[in-house]
Order: sequence, then C-alpha cells, then structure tokens
Amino acid sequence: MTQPTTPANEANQEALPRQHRHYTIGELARMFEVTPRTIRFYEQEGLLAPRREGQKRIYREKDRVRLKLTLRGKRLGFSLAEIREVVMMYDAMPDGNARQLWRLLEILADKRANLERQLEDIRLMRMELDDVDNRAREVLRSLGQGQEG
Amino acid sequence: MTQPTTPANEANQEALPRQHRHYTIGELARMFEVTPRTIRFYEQEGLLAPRREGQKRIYREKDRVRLKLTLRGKRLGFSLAEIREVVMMYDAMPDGNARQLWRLLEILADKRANLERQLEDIRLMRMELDDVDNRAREVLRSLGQGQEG
DNA sequence: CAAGCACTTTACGTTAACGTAAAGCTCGTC
DNA sequence: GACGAGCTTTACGTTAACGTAAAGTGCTTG
Repeated sequence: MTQPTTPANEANQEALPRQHRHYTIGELARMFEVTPRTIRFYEQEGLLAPRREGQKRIYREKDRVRLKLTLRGKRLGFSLAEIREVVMMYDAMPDGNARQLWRLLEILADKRANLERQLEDIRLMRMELDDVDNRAREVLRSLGQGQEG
Repeated sequence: MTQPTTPANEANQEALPRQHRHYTIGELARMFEVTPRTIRFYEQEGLLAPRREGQKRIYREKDRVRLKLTLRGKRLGFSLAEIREVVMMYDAMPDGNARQLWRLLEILADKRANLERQLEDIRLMRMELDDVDNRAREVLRSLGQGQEG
C-alpha cells in the first residue's frame, strides 16, 4: 500500500487522558502508530509546528488534531503537499484576501470531487470483491464434497 | 497526489467501439489517460500479459478490464503488489488448492475492511471540507459588505 | 526512398515519504 | 558516575511507480 494497509484506526486517542494538553513526540507516535521520524518529517514539510521546551518538541491539542487530519488525508491518498496546501490556507484564512479565499474554495471543490469518485470506486471495488469472494467459496464447497485438490 | 487528482474517470472506454476486440498499447493508453510506459510497467510487474503479434503487444478485452481494475485499485491507494496478489490468485482460482483459496478469502476480507475505513474517512473528510468551506464563504461575505483587504 | 509515426528495448533518472544509522544532550536512578 | 530511556540533529539509504532519453524496427505515405 501507499497508505497503511493494516490497523491504526486513530482509536487510542479518544481513550487516553485528554487533560494534559500537551504531548511528547513519542506519545503522539504511539497514539497514531507512526514513528517519531514520521512526525519530525511532517514538521519539516510544514505540516506541524510544535513549541520547543529547551530542545524538546512539545505538541498541543492543535498539533494532535493536525496530525490526525494529515494521516486521514494520507489514507485517502492525498500527498503531503496537498494536505499542506489546505492546512496552510486554513490557517491564513481569517486575514486572507479574497483571491486566496476563492482559491481555497476551488481546492476544496477539487478535493470533494475526488472523494466522490473514490466513493464510486469503493462501490465498484466492493462488487468485484464480492464476486471473487463468492467464486472462491463456491470452489471451496465443490472441493469439500468432491475430491480434495 | 499519489493517485491522479484531476480527471481520468475511465469514461471514454464505454463510448468507443467495443467491437474490435483488441487494442494497441497506444489506444489503451489514450483510453485510460496513462502513458504507454505505465502499461509496459504494469506488464513487467505481472499485472498484464498481452499477446504478441510480431514484436508488438496486442491487448484484448481481458487485458483492458485488468487495466481498468488496476487503475481503480490505484485510485483507492492499493499498491501494484497488492493488486497483483489478488489478480493472480483470481486467475489461479479454478484449480487452486484449498489453502490458497482460504488465503484469498483472507486477503479479500482485508481489502474490504480497508474500504470500510476509507468510507468512514471520506465521511469525516467531507465534514471537514464543509466546515472550511463555510468559514471561507463567511469571511468572503464579510469582506464583501465591510472593507476590502 | 525518405520521412514520419507508432511501436520496441535498455537503461539511467526522479520524486515522495519515510527508514536507518551515527553521534550527542539530559534526565532520573541504581 | 555509569547507565538506560527518550529526546535531538545530520545525513545517507531505500522503495514504488513511473519519466525520459537513446537507439532500433516496421509500415505507409508523399
């Protein structure tokens, strides 16, 4: 897979104490089942901007949410560059000029169109999988009551 | 994007004459808006196996369908290796042994789980996009009736 | 027959998204 | 004070999925 095929349902975060308002890189990494390297890389790519305490990175709620959105975007096949594009425009929104805002709307419409196509792809892919699944089960059944093979 | 962000809705194929039963690499490439290089690469990766007529590749309906499925898989973020895995097991199905078939069912279940998560991701992502969209429009409105800038 | 077009093979290049290794700080604890 | 755990930076390595360039083949069209 280009994106994570196996687990990581961004689940643990809801279960953990939400009180302490900030996280170390290791905590975040465990939460989302990524490596610290990944998180540092996202920072380098302009997707995160944690505070520093001494030399250590301190992540707050905002950062956690961003990471969550980033990973979700990745699972949907968006590149980090695309994700950054939206995220940065979102940040610059309150004082962005009209041109920027229209551009943002354009991008959003684009992403949305993409999502719709993915929905259709999923629908079709499901049918294909069902089909293969059924055939496989049928062959298995025939193997069961016929000779083994 | 990792997968094509813009057009290529695998649309043209339905519109074109379906009669002539085989295609050149260039025809296929235009149909699906990919390059011949891509198609040759997929062959090299074991996803396609066109006939040869002299030294030229001849693609038939089966190959066209495979390419279609492959590209759909790609849009959903599957790697070529994963796609090949399913495709090859599908081909080996009729005379596959039970162990292989069970393995195939496992893989299928895995893919399906993946699709379900993507559905949820899409739902959430849609809501985020709606949110950003609304905010942007609101700012634009306030710009319209207040000062520009 | 030269030109052009579509195809072929071979092979090196490129990009994204990290992995991995090396070397060093900083803290608590045994 | 030696140690390990967890953090840091720097930098080179890796993989997937093609892109691109070079050089050749085969047809058909002016």
